[in-house]
Amino acid sequence: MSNAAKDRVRLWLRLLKVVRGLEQELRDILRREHKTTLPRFDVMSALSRHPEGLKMSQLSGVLRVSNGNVTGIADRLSEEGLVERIAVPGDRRAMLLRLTPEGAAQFARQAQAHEDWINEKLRGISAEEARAMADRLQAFAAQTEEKEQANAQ
Amino acid sequence: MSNAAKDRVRLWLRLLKVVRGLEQELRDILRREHKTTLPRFDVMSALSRHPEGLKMSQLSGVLRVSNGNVTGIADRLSEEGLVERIAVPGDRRAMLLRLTPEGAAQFARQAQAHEDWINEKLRGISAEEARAMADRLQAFAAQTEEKEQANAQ
DNA sequence: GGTAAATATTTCATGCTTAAAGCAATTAGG
DNA sequence: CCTAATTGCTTTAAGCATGAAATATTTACC
Repeated sequence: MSNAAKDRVRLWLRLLKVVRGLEQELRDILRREHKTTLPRFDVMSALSRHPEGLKMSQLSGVLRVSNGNVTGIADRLSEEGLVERIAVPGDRRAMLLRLTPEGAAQFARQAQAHEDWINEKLRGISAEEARAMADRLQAFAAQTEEKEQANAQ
Repeated sequence: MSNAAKDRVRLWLRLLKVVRGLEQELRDILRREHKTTLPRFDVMSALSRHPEGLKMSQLSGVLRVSNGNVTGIADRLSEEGLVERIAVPGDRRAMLLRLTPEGAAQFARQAQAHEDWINEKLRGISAEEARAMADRLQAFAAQTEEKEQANAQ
């Protein structure tokens, strides 16, 4: 294996380790301090960006998870009154999922805590540096998507 | 929220998105082309770095997962003859987990494919850039660990 | 209009993950 | 010694994740 290849593998392993560590800490905070989980947080976050609601299939598309997965999470959130399923007029197959007022209020608190937490975690990174890295990642993601689209043709 | 805070949040979300995307692709490859999963790959990877074997508790410590988690994965790998449980002389509670020759051979192929895949994925990143980013991440991780140790006292 | 294909969602089986409880063996402290 | 605490591991219950099968509805097309 070439040296460049070794360096890239090392980068990937470090990236995985750091992100997994942060993600684990986030899961702990959500569980201990907000009695919720990261998948639930992700669903509520997506719904909060679409106050009019999202169809189940749109939601699984946005989150890039399977259909069946969203069904289960929606079931549990719905039992707790944090989201509601609404019939779509003109299509009896589809359901719109939407935050309830209580769900929206609860998510607002969780989102604020999340932002405060990550801002504190990344305190050692300046605004400029953060922007530069985010742009670099954006470019990488865009390039990857291009390839996917090319492959799909 | 300050601008710096916004930039840090954005960086975190991008980081999560990119790493999750790559991880998902890796899971797909492991499933489709190697009939295995990322958790199994992680366990075998840890064992391959310790040919003499690891105690179950050491393994869960290295991988930073729960004890019960490793039990289940070890059960399934063991059924397929890829790892074996060995009694520890002098302590009848403990078990050493070790790759079988077949497990080691299979992992070697998977590890090579993994390296080739990530090297191709990160082709747009030069060796120098990869080293710089890896070092940056390393510094971040080290700084985080310091704080954890301080908190633990 | 009637059937075939496509779409939207749920259900199912399997595996990963955790925290907590349980069990067996070892170690500590009197 | 001998009991209590600790250690090492497994089991359990609940949630998350997938792909595939099942169900219901809508759309396409002849």
